[in-house]
Amino acid sequence: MGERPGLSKGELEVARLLWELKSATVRQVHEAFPPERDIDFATVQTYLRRLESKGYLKGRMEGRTRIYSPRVQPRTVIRDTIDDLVERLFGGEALPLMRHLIEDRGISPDDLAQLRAMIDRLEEDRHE
Amino acid sequence: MGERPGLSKGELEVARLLWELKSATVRQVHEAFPPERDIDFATVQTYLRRLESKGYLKGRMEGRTRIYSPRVQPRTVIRDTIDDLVERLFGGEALPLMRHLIEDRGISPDDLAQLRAMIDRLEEDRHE
DNA sequence: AACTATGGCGTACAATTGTCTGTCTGGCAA
DNA sequence: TTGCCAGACAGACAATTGTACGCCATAGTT
Repeated sequence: MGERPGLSKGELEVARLLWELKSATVRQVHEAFPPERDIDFATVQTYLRRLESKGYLKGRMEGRTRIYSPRVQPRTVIRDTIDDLVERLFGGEALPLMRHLIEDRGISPDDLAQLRAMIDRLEEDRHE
Repeated sequence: MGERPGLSKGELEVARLLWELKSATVRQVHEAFPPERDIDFATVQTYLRRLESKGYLKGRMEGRTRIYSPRVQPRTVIRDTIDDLVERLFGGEALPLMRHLIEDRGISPDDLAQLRAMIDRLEEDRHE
């Protein structure tokens, strides 16, 4: 599709915050960072600028403040990112990744229940 | 622990192949790449050298050929990589990642069954 | 002996990434 | 007014990453 440049780790981080805020100024994104992630205002600004020039966000001026908002669906970016990771780290197979998530990284009982619900729902759909 | 530098995408790719081969020369790793991933022999060599200097691999000379083998468990690297990804892309929650894997990226019936088996096994363990 | 393939090693180098320093402008509080 | 703050915009810059060239040595071939 759009064949966009691909995002770095830092850019991803900022993109996620922006999706969460739906639409925001540089300052709002900067404040959305957890306090321990000590990142400079200008750095966030640079990331947003780059995200815009790569086509992931669009920015419009509101008075003299720039408001950024998403231009591509999170889902798209997530898919591409995960696909790439699965490819490089597991040779393209997703199951080992799930195994890791479930077995090696602890999963809470609550999440486990939700996970089970997810697959139940999916299997139901598959049988009509 | 060891506070190792962290791996780039390309390095991860090479590291994975090496884990798969257990132990290998530059050439063997190079040949392990799928044909469509057109990568230069020297590039692979550089990656291996860097992986060694970062402490992920160890290399020993066998005659005049260098044999690389893992120095850290795949699991460790995988954990760190996934943790980082989950942090940046999902704000630290793993469940959305699973949801993505199951719902947005298709999962085969076969994988689904295996996934279910994993969950069953885990739940059984939890109840002693 | 000359040639070729294999492999080590050092080095190069452009692009990308992560981080910031400046500089300018328009409002708002003192 | 007189500054100070918010924020835009431009550009700097070192580190990392991806990719590769070239030189040298040795072992096997002709």
